[in-house]
Amino acid sequence: MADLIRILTDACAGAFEGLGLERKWGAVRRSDRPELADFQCNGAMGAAKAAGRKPRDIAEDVAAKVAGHPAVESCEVAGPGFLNIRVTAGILAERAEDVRATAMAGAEKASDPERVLLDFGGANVAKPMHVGHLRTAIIGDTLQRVMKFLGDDTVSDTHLGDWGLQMGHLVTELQDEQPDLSYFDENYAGPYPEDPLVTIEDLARLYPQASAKAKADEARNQRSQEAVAELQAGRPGYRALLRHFIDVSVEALKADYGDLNVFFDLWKGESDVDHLIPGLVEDFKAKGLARKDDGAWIVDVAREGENVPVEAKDGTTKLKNAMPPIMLVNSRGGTGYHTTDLATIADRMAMDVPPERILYVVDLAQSLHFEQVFRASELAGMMPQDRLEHIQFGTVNGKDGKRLRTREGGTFRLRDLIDMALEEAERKIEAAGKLPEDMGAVERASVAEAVALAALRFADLQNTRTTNYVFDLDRFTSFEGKTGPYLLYAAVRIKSLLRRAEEEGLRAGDIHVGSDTERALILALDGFGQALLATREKRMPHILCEHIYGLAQAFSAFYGAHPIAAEKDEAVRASRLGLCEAVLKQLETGLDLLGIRVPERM
RNA sequence: GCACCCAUAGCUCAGCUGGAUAGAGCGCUGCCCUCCGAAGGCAGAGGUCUCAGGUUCGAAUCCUGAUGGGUGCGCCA
Repeated sequence: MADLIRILTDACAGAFEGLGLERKWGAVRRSDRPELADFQCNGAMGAAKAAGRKPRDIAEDVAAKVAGHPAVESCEVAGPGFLNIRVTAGILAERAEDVRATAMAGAEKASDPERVLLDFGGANVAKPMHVGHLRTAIIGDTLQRVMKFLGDDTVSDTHLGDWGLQMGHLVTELQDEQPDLSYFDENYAGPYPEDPLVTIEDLARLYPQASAKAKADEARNQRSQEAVAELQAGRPGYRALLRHFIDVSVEALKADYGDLNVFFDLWKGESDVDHLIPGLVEDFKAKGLARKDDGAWIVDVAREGENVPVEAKDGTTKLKNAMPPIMLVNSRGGTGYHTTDLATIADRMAMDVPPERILYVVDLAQSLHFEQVFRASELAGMMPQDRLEHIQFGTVNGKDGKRLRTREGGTFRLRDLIDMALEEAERKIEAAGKLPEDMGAVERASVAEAVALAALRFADLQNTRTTNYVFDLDRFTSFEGKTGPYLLYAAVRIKSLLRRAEEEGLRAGDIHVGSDTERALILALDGFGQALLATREKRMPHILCEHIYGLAQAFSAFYGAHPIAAEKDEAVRASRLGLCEAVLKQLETGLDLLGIRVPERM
């Protein structure tokens, strides 16, 4: 069945329509004043303005019609024209049963499913992931879970940074260390070993080593660039090495992503689209979109009203609304990430089932880059700009309000951050001393992992995507307050309650609404579908977080207000147990969509 | 210089397709376990929604400007 918000919106919209007014005025939402009503509709005021009538009159007419709806107990006009709607106990009970019994825990599929490609992760081969990789992974993964749940046909691709100068550095540095390897012998035709001869530790050492040398020594840098050119040209030994580097890195990355409960359908990278670049460049030239400038091929993506020359105070000319061109091919004949990203779009459009939309979950510092790439894509007729979205997010900051760094001021490694979260979770669990006596070491470890995961993911996701947030591990891992561990506690407590009830032979039964807290709890359950649709539509996971947290709070209030398994009246007890089942169902479903695992006990 | 993101309680954040008394969490104060997990709940104190204009019957929400903070701007990706 539909959720109450939709049922009531339909009823109100129909009433407005019957008065010759637009359906849009019928939008219903949860009441701001729970003591007055369950739901409210404020459309009469707006409609009155548009129609030149008195808001109160319209409201009275709408209320009269809506009051007759079977789900509505009462519909009254208040103030200038607010509609206060109270629903029947019967429809609330039906909703709760629906949450308990249906696969989507009360939510429904989206009405406009799409084939969507989500591009997130963006880790680099040989470079360990840092905090900057945390948000793209968690937000991207959550969006893919929610969209898939709502019926979209999603494909996620991590878009590995496995091309460019860094690969040249790795190849040449390895050659310096082990010049006799067959990969470097130009006369050797293969085959090359299946097993990679390097480890992730080797890569983590080789890259910074080479990078430092290249910075200090231009000749060394040149060698890396030449190696890239040869790699690009397809030199077999180098290609084989590249394959090894990627394999080794991906294995390490999967371990980190696994700890964050993040998964990808595709592990493609920049190197997979390199072969498309020559054709792409030719296409841009053929369409007259590229022009030669300073030895490089550039593409102008500015529009009317941009790049307007303005004379500055000092007499120089500046550009207002500057929109720089993108560099398709640099003066040395190489290509940068604008070109690679365009080639990646081409590659994706060539899929068996091409995406109707591509979402790039990348930090907001890249917004200009994506604006340029999207415009170029549209100019070349590859994919229209309105089907390419930059899902941007803010930085993870330290308590000083600046980007999170290590105590020494260096880049914060993601691995270290995950380990810290795990240690802090273990410490908090130990300090609380609430785990069951009989719990073994293996289960204890898995509880700590679940707590750390919940802490990290919920802390990140509950913030509006576009803002920066302050990383405070002590707060995130706390069991008190608006945290992941609090949500785990709420869910585990219900599991424990239901488990004991079952042991005592107590059965859940038909749900009835008896009290205001029960009513509030079911109204909270009712909001799940709308929260998910809004999360999908706005690509904003914090909306789902708000819902889940509100549900956990509503349950805790219910739990504190009534005996459940201890209730003497059998029918009431059965109803409350049934309500617990419904809440647990939706909590677990919602937490799973946030990528949070719920232990059986903790 | 130009562009993007942001500014709400002491702190960390929701609310922003305009609507009735601006909500949470932490911290602070006071209650509630001889009934199911108190890692919980209930109640209270705490806000010129950065500032100044504008639109409107009505603005935290929309528009303009200022201030403050974060980020980026053709040969690294």
